[in-house]
Amino acid sequence: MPSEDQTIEMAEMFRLMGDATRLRIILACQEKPVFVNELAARLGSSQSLISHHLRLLRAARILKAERHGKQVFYSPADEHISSMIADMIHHVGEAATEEVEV
Amino acid sequence: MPSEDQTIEMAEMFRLMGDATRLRIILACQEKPVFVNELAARLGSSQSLISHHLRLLRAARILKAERHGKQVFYSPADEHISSMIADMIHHVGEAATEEVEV
DNA sequence: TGTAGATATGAACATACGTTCATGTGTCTG
DNA sequence: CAGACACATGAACGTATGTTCATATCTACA
Repeated sequence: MPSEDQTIEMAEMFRLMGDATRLRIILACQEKPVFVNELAARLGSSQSLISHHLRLLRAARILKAERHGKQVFYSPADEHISSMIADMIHHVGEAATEEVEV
Repeated sequence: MPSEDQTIEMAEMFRLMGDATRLRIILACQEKPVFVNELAARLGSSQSLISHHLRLLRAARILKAERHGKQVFYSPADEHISSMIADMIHHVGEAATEEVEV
């Protein structure tokens, strides 16, 4: 059983991943670093909205930012994030498969 | 990359796990089935609040309910839920360890 | 240095969400 | 059947949250 602090930390992470727009941002950053305008274009959202969400994801150390010239590239903050996301995708995939099987 | 539907489904699951009270409920049900009043007592929340949250968790197939006499016991809806939660706990644990190491 | 491009921030707003209080529904037992 | 117990549901309310629009900051380059 996680400690009370860990529980709150987990909840906070889940909360941030619990918005479709933010989750799409996170997923888009999994394969390779992406810069802000590209995210906005891919997700069909305004640059402002993406930027607001990126701020939260940065603050929670879910994503990290790296500046290259005028552009800022975002990617998973560390291996745990990537691997947690990968696990989730895996589970969702399996659950979907089961539904087909049954 | 998960499909659009899977993404929304994931976000919905994360959203539900993203509230501290609900996450505590989920965690409490991991080891063995727990009934409502016991949950309320353990978490120090009102029975009504717990019940409202349980309804959402049931609807999302995160927890399942089983009636035994007057009491209703809750437990993880399936193995994927348990294993997803276990993964998360694992990652949070590892992240905490690293912070100590560094 | 000044202008354009890329991103960040602030204010404002509508909606969603968690919680409480009151009450309803279901189930065992005397 | 009545009463007590366990749980579920509904209405109401304050706050938090996602989004938009407007504007500020930062960087490169003419």
